[in-house]
Amino acid sequence: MYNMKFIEENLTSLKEVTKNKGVDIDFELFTGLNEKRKTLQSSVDELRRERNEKSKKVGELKKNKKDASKLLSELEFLKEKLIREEKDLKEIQQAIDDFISWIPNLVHSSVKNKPVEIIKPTGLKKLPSKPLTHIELGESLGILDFSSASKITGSNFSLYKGKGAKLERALINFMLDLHTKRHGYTEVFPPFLANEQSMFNTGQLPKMKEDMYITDKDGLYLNPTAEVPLTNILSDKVLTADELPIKYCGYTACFRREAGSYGKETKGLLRVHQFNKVELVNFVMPEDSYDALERLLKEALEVLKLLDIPYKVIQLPYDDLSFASAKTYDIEIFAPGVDRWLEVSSVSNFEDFQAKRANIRVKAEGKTKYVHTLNGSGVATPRLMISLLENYQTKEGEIKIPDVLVPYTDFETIDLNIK
RNA sequence: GGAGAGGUGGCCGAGUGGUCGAAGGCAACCGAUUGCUAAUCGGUUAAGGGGUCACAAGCUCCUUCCAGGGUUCGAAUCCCUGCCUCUCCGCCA
Repeated sequence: MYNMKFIEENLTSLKEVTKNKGVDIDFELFTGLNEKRKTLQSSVDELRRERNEKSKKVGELKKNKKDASKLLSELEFLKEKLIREEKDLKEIQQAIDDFISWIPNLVHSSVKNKPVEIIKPTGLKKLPSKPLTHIELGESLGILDFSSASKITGSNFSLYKGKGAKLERALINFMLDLHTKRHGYTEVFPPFLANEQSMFNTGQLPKMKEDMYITDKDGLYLNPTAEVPLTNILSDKVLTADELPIKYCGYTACFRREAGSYGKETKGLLRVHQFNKVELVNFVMPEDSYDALERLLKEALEVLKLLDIPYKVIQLPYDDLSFASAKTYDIEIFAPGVDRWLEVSSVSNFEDFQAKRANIRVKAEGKTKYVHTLNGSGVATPRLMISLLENYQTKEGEIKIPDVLVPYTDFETIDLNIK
């Protein structure tokens, strides 16, 4: 986590970024509070010094069988005062820590105030004049069953059936194989739940608390992205420079409450509370992180190129960046049925923001510093499924499976006869 | 779920009330030396927060031996609670 020194040194830019990222905090209040903290700290330190010194003398006196009662009564008085001041100090420190926990990451200088299209729409297909939506396709082909899902759980959950279920599994396996075999990732299959500290470390907490599912007995959070478990694998570690970069790739189900979403934004698979995602996480030397960001983007795009899905890439403006991100690219893919561009991947450099919170360091040339962390979806499946179904539909309303997926699905089409 | 053992610095590991921020080893860094890779010798190496000061170096003080409470003039060391790890038993996909 940031410390007050860093905050005071970067006050102007932190104030700006805090406003841009939609957090409202009173910096003056806390820089003032920090002054109080310093005064109190000095006073407490002085009292402790006195206590330590006198306690030591008591030890010596007792050892030599001399009377220590005068010192002891002084110490009694000291102790009372110390306990009072320590309590005050703790309260102030707690308030300051809470305040710091709400300060988002700084933004990289290359980030603009409006979205920038980094890669123009690529790979758009010719389709029937009125392409069907994934909902129409999925229900008529019997591969998507939203009413069962809502009966079992509630609205905005999904259920894949038959070839739909297999296709979903095929997508996950295809992506994991791609990243592990071609991009040098270590595959990880992590827990789907994580504790509060882990959620804090990657920056989900405190800001996104309302969007998370929490188990009431154990206080565990259902992870909203595999970024959380994958990044926390290395929390509290000191790495050596030759171990870097470390590249983890993992599949998890992701859970998001999506409070406040409704209507056509959430139709079908557009926005669901539980979805599957393959995630890429990188730990790199600080000086390498922006090269790594570009590389990570390419790795994620490879999924779409191989599947031949139309995509474009947007560099997010600063007021769209997540709490922890310094720079983010969003990959969007086109879904002709719903006629929309859908975000399937967010590729971000967090610089040392998560590393500071999670305490992930590297020792190089005798010095210890924080690593930089990055992540990218590689990619999320529901929207990939939407785009795949809608782009690969035939004029008969059936689905032709992309060639690269056939080894994973064991079928080449999803047609109307088979349930 | 029941019974026991344990959690110490980058890593391993000693330490049961004051002389312990912590022996020893490993690793790393700096220097010396050796005609190669390497070996040997000497030194250095935790983090955070104050003060002094140039937001430097240096000096100095405080805190930190899983976390939180407690006992005590004084706690890594004693007590309580929690978390985690290991062993045994039970239960279970």
